[in-house]
Amino acid sequence: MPDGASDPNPRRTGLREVAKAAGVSMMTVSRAMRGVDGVSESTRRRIADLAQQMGYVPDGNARALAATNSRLIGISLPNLFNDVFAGILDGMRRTLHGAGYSTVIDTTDYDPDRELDWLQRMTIWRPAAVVLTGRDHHPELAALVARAPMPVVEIWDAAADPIDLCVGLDHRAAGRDLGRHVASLGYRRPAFVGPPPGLDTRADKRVAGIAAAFDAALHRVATTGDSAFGAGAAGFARAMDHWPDVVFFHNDNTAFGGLMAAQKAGLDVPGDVGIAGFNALDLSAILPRPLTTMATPRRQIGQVAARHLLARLNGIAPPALTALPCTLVPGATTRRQD
Amino acid sequence: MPDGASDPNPRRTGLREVAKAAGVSMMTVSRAMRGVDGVSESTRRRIADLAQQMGYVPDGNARALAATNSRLIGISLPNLFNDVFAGILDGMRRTLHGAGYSTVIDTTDYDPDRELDWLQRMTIWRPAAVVLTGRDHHPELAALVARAPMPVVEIWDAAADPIDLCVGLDHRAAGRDLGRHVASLGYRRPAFVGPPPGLDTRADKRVAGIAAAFDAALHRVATTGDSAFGAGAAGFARAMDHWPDVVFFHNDNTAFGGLMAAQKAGLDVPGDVGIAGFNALDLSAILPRPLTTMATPRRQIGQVAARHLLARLNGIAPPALTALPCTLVPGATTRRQD
DNA sequence: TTGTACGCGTTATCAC
DNA sequence: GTGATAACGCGTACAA
Repeated sequence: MPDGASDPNPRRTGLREVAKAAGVSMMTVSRAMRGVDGVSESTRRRIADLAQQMGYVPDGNARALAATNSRLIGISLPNLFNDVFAGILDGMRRTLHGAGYSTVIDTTDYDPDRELDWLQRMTIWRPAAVVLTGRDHHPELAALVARAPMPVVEIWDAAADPIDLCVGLDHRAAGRDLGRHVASLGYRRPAFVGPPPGLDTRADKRVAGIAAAFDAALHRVATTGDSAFGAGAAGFARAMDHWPDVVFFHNDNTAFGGLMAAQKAGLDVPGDVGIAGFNALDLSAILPRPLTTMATPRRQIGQVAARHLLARLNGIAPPALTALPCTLVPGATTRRQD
Repeated sequence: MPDGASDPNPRRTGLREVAKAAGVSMMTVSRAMRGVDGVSESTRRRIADLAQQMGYVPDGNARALAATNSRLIGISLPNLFNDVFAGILDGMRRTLHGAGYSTVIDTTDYDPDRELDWLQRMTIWRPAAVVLTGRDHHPELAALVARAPMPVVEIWDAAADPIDLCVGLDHRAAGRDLGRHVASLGYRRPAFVGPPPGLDTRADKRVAGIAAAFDAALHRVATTGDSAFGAGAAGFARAMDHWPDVVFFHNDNTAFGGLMAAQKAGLDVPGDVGIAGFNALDLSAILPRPLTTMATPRRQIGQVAARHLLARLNGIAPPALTALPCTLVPGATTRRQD
């Protein structure tokens, strides 16, 4: 059998093969490939060319095993059907990937059990760090993290005493600022349409902030279903049973659903009722009447979180808690009352 | 130093520790944890309890290294700012995670170079399989896959001769069916608003299908910018320079942007001009006038792709090419012309 | 600047 | 049913 080319199981070319071809030891190749000091520029170039042409690909598993840490970062988000988390993720991933990390993503649908499950499975990969959404987790999560120490970044909700690092915004303050603006226009009977209390704790904080800006009680309507638009439309109809003069929504998409419901019901916005959203999603700006909303720095949150995390991984201590500012977008779905 | 509890670097409990505690060999623990044959039921239970209470977590890196394969699956998508890919991803991930696989996701922004880069980095982890979007890749991608043989699933675009497995829809047929419906209503001067030719090859196929349904030439307007809504609005304005009687859009979100632009321009839809979208996103159904569009089975594509992939990984040969059907949604943004 | 010895935590193989 | 041994591919520590 002289035909060596038809080897049925061609071992992938590893450090060993490259080393043999280059006539150096594996360590020299390893150093050259990683770009660490201790290799002459000439041999480094020679090895790099050879590795390239031999199709050498380092083995992340072996590397992680030997170095007892991997270049994998786990990210847990509630969902992806939402420009909010897609935006945060985008900001984060670009920075992380640029630094040579890969990201393992999962979604929880706001279920702490699923978050815990995911983290449990994630630890199998000995990730360099994990990113969690929000500050409210399963009771057992803290113990799990304590057993497998690694950097943890909690994003989106900036609140005191994070597990480790935290980058987000103050949802209560954001709700309060939006509420104050609307209240200052003369609205007196606010309602809120969004997820049921306890499901999305950030929404709960915003509701508390909005409520604090008004004298009258805020009537809260819980939505269900998986389409934000449909939920907003249905929620608006139910909210109107209580004759509010302004309806706040969980986000711009549900607010748009409400807007459509108002139109179908023959109600004028803002003539008959005011509407306010949250997040300043793309949709909100191109409406004939731009939505009154609060712009959230989603991509920036991702970028800052990633930068802080990289600093942390490089031994530099970033601030534990970072709250990024939001920007009020006055819009035209609310107007001065008299 | 009698205080053993304050070990500064407490090794994670591994097979070795559990084995010692159970008074058996590491191999027995390994077998017990994996659930393979060759361990008595009593010792298996004893070991499972012990591992649980000692907080043992298997090391995926070591496992992948020893078994020369990992339980990581790479997924490449154009972006996540779009319910289309979020839907496909959702359908896929649930199935894959249920089978014990983790997913590593990246987005390419329709750039074949970035797709190739990602795959290159991904192969570092020796993934069990990879999922790619579409059928058009970087010229060097085939060679890369050939060097690192693994199952490959191409999703979203069902076209002949896939690399390995393919699950999606026939974009040309979908465009043609939508075009025929609109043409049958009596429209004669179609326009299309979407990404520039060559960027999103699926969109190109749909355009070809739409064009084939009309006698007159289809005028194509290229959009730019990152907001689908804004792009649709701007594109619509430019499309109207050519006096079309119906404007097709890349998807429902851009179509909605066009709808808003029409409203601002004082044009009645469908009175003055017809509008058609694509994908039947949530948005399209709650508009006062539901959008004329084509419903695509996004979640189903993800589920079927995942199922076929799992079959493949278990040695069963699934069909190489699967095209899932789309459903026309007539809507009210087009109407019979006379 | 380069090389050697060893270990990272696990699984495959074969022996008992 | 269970155990001993040898990889898996690479990085750390130290020697040359």
